[in-house]
Amino acid sequence: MSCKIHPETVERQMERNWPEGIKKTKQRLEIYHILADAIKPLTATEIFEELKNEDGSPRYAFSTVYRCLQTFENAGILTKSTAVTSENAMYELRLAQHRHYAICLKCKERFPLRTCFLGDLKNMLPANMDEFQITGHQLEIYGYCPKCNPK
Amino acid sequence: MSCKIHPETVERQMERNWPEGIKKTKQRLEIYHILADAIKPLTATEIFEELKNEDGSPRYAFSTVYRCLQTFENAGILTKSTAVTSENAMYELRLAQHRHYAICLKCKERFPLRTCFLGDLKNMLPANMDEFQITGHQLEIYGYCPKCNPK
DNA sequence: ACCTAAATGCAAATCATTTGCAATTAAAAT
DNA sequence: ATTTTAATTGCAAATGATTTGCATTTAGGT
Repeated sequence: MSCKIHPETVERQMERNWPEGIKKTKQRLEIYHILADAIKPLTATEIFEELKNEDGSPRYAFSTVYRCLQTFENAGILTKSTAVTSENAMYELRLAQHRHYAICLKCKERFPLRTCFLGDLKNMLPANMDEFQITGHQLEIYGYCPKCNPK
Repeated sequence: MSCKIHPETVERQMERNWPEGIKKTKQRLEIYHILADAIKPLTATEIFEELKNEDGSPRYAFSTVYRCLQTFENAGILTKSTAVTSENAMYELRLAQHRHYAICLKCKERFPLRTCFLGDLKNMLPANMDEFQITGHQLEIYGYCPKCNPK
């Protein structure tokens, strides 16, 4: 579907990742692969588009895409988020690495940040909140990229 | 509308903040006050509810709320954002201080973080992106608050 | 008080996302 | 390999947030 240098890696990663008791339907497998190949979080619509035939006819139902994403999310292998720059939700596999982006408000391009250096999130918690159990976080920088920089 | 210790402060702040060439209609003034009194970002629906009469009948049109928020946003006095924990957009006045939150995934409560210590956002930009003009950022921690902490 | 562009209200349109239900299918049991 | 059954899909309709067109109203300058 896309050019990967080591295609078998995705397969193995999927084997490792695949949640208990979730049937491997062709719809889900394809969606997993699209997410695994993605270099940025995708919207449900983008995934739906990817799944279309060459002639543009949809191969699967839109609701199937949404339900699949929900299933993956509940199973904990996928992260759903919403960005300042797009109303709609975006989805990405929850893999070892973890990325944040600088997003251009004009061209909407996403530039991955150097690192997720927020190891000391705990320190940012308000007083008396030491018991707050952190399960995730989201960081996003926005502005104008070199190309779109106004004036 | 709500109990403020120094009500005149809001008026002065508004006077200072009010954007050039934007008419002061009663709808806009009320919405501004609701936002100014809010201790957390509000959704358009929450604002719309605030604006209702005691008997629950809406005082203004929903579209007016949205258009007003858009106007404020374009004028740069308001920030729109979307949180992981709510599909819909949230709005807050862009004042001197700047808050981020730890959000409980269960009860949806928002706990303001200690500080916005991200002075060195620049350092997080990828290589060759020094030209990226940062205009804003969003940070959000989520998990389970002490009360909702499972097990 | 008048004028005019800007703002509002209303209802209909749009767009992302969800849901109900009948038909299909993966994979467990035979 | 076939049967069985609960899980999954497709479709079309429902929902909910947000936007838009257009006729009516209004703020703020004259």
